[in-house]
Amino acid sequence: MTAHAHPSGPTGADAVDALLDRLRASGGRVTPARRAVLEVLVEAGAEHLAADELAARVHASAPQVHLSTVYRNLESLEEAGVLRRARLGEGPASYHLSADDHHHAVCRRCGVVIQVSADALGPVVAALAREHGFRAEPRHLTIDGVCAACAR
Amino acid sequence: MTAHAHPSGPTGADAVDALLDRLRASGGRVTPARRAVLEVLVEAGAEHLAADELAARVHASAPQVHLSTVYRNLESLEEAGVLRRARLGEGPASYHLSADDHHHAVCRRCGVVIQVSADALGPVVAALAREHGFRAEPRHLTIDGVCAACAR
DNA sequence: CTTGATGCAAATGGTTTGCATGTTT
DNA sequence: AAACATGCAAACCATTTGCATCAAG
Repeated sequence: MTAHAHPSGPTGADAVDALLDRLRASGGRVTPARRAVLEVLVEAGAEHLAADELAARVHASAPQVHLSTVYRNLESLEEAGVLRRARLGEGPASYHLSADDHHHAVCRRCGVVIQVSADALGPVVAALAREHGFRAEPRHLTIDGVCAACAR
Repeated sequence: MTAHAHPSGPTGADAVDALLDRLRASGGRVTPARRAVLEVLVEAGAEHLAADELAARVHASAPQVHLSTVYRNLESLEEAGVLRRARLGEGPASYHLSADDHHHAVCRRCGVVIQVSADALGPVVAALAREHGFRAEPRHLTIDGVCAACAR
């Protein structure tokens, strides 16, 4: 049978399976806790989740999964290239799937967030390569500034 | 007399006084602890110092200055625009004078830090202004990547 | 003399770790 | 059966805070 009763539907379930494959390919094991973490992440889409928020959502379907397990899983999944950890400003780190990659420009006055494509950084990446041989792979930068509305 | 017995020489002492003036202008008070913190920072130049490393150097001349005071002073001085706090990769934040402004490219493998001039971000800043009217004033970006040595 | 700064100790918050046990391969 | 993952509690580390005292303006 192809129809599963997952709340996120067959597409979400398939996505989770694909990610678990990548985990396994990188030497990790597939466990219920890891599946649950990925389900939450797939469900969250581009939303940024802190570890404890993620754990809270995991607890909805798997209450026994400990926060420390979530941390360990996030670490393994990041090593497998499945997800990214971002340190946005202060407070806890946040996580999202590698598929939802992007950068941020944040207004210092009103806090509005503008998503910045990876392409926008092309010139900087090129300059670093040319001048320092540095292979930049910017993943999650936050650019500080003032938005159009607040600037006037 | 123009010759002072400061190890950093008259230029360093003048620099510290100028920075203290900015502090005072922004409503802060000038204290021995704050002077000591700035002396260390001026001496360090473009070097990145973590709070506890900074405290250790302050202790060379002022052993009674507490680490919590250093933290509070760093906060005040950042608010006065005198210095910048940067979160490079993992571990503690590091600090440097605003005069030594720059961004960072950090190697994900060996942790080496390459300083990137503010100019390098010109194209990105321009693109944000053109496309979103966003006035970017990037202060301490950290660009992730792999350095020349680790890439080979 | 008033307000802000300091030293200290103790609390905080996010994250990591040691260990005994359970699970995946 | 071997290697790895988990739950739990406890450790850890960078940073913050409450409070009584002190010093700068």
